[in-house]
Amino acid sequence: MERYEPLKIEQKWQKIWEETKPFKATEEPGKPKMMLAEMFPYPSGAGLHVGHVRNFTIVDVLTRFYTQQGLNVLRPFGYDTFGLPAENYAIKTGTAPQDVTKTNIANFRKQAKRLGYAIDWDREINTSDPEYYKWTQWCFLQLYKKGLAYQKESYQWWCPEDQTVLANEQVENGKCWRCSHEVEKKKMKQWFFKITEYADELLEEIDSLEWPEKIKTMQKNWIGRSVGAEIDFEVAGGAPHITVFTTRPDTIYGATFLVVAPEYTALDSLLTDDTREKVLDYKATALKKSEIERQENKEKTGVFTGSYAINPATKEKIPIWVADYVLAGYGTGAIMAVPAMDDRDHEFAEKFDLPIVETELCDRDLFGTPKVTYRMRDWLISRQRYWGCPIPIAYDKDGNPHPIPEDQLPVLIPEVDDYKPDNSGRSALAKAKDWLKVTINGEEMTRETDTLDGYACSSWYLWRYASPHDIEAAWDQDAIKYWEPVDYYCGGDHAVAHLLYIRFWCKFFADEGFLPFREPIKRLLYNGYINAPDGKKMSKSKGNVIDPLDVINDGYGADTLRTYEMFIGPYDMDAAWDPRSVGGVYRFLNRCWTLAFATEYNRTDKTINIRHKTIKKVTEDIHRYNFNTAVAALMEYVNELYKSGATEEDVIALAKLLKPFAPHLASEMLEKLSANDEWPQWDEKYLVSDTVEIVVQINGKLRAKLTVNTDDLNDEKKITDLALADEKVQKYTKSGIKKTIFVPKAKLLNIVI
RNA sequence: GCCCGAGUGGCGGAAUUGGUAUACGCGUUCGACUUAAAAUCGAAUGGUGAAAACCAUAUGGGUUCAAGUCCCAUCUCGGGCACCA
Repeated sequence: MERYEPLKIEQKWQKIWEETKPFKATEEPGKPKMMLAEMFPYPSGAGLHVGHVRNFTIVDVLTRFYTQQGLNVLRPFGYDTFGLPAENYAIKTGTAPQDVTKTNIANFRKQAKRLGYAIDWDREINTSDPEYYKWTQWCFLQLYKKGLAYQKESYQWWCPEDQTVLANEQVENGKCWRCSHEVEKKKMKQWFFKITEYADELLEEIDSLEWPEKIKTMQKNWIGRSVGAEIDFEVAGGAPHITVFTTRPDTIYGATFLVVAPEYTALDSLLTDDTREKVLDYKATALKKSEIERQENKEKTGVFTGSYAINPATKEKIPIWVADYVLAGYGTGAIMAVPAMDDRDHEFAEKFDLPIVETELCDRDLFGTPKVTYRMRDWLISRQRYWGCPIPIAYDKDGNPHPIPEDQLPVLIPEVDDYKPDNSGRSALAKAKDWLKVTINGEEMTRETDTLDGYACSSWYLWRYASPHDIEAAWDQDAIKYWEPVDYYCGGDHAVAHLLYIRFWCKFFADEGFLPFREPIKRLLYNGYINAPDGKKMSKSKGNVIDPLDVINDGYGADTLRTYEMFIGPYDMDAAWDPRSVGGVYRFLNRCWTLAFATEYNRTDKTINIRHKTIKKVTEDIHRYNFNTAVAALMEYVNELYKSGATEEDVIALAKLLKPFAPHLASEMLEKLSANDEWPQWDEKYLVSDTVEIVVQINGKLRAKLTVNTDDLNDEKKITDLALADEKVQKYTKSGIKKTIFVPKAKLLNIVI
């Protein structure tokens, strides 16, 4: 007898799909569309991992489900290729990041094809392809034109030894992670996107999204809208007044001192000859403190500036202190301290022996002007890295920035011999001396050497999918109108970063008339991680990584891998890999194969009820994203077909329902049965049987079961009489009954004694 | 510290609107087939108990005819934010 040979079947169908391109999507005006995408992967050298497979398979199940239901479906694919790993590899080996990326993409593509995904491969995109990043630069210029891409001086971590900016995570105990030199906070000019311009709309529209509550809450907290007031405090002795932000202007009578951040811009004007040295010392120490230190040790520190302010409510002179518990980047960088009301101010006052005055509340608008402040800061987008999208800007001889004209795009990444940053703290782009020179409108200029944060490249890629090879525009208006916004977007990361940035760009481009919608993603599925069998995170160093390609090549095949990852648990929860359960799913698919290829069919349709029940269950479960219970329903169905025998129709229905999960096997079954893959329908009339089981409870405890005609289900009296006549029930009802409650919907009768 | 989410057999998990707790899978045990093993097929499987029955959804209360599900308090785990005035 023939056996189920997944690798043979899968190779056959993958070849057919490669040649006939059944997943190629074209706009068909009038036909309902469905666009689905996963968060495109960063193609690492390690290849696909089981987390990718879970993510991509969720999208694939929905893609195939809606295709079988007759919708016009687009499911594209792409690669997020700029980033540190490729650059570090280049620094270490001298291999061009372009070449490493090419190799990794080829590997990812090959592996994705072995999983049988219903991808329109003609729409593949790659963010480091000049044809793509030309339009990333175009997007930047649109933001720049409207003043939403701008330069600003701000404090950054700086390593004087390596001459480079460091991210917070690259600073360990106040020292550079590479050279262990003490880092300092340095004022530097950097590029920002003005996301705060859209803070209110980003916040307001969250509630209208069909996204997980968890993500919506995280975004709301991230934006962090606070309603309060700004209040001016005059400074005794003539220094400029200090504006504070407070959410409690009504507590101003209790404000007994002011506190400014160490980075406060007008700090100098507050100092006296007696305090100057001490305050500047404090400032230097505070700026040196790493974020980690600051978070771990919240012991209040601070010094008196030497100046006093006038409380506009009490007219009293109150001291002005500097302390690092006040943050420069939030509000005005200065606060009025109300130690009687605020825990932090209280702690500070106790420690430095400052007055604490109980206060009556006053009218909120009496002394200040209403002001709304956000926790969210503008998005710092410049990176001193080689392997990123060059910022399309050049500087004239006076250092003023000028946009590169759109007809000179793309600004290509120059080739260099050494990818390491030089000691000017600039990226390796600065080493391409010829490339640096550019002529704009006849004027000699020098190019910007910073590149864009990778998140900029992924802030518009979903729109590129609509017309991926367009050379006239970033996206085609007709195509975008037909396909987008995205109906389903699936991923397990970037809850606030990417998912907020893409919303921001969407609103901006909608305002500019380039997009006909203001939210890019209708429904978001946020999938959980897959952990090692011991529940710990998979990692190379722990040696507990499961390679999906090993699972396939071990003989289980892609269909088992896919179906197992859908069966592993609720899609949005973390799950632990269980190699033995993989075997269970493989056995299930084997049984499906046997039903199609090695079974005599029943002539009489004894299984019509379970068939219709299963069709309904699987359909509704996929609509609810309950993929695990959909697979369980198919297993139950197969077990029943084994027991009762199957008709040809049973097996055709099985293959159709199985196809989203195990498309190769299902295609093979459908071919054998000469059937199409149209999604099956159920008929409610087959879901009711002639008789129905009634549960009889005594005081809520199951005591007996009755079988009655379905027609009698609404005859409460008949059922109650039947129940009371039951031998088991009578054991309990000798001393009489208080009342009965009959619930036809639950097929349940509760007798209270 | 604050904000989310979760806690159910030996294990992963099911229970969709308050209505038969433990679907489905793994594991285990027994049986069939086999010289044997694997594979496959079938049966059993929450705990205690001979049985009747009783006890079980993190813990303690409450609401209800009825609670895994709702309410209050507590504990544990996971995630996010973290001196945001």
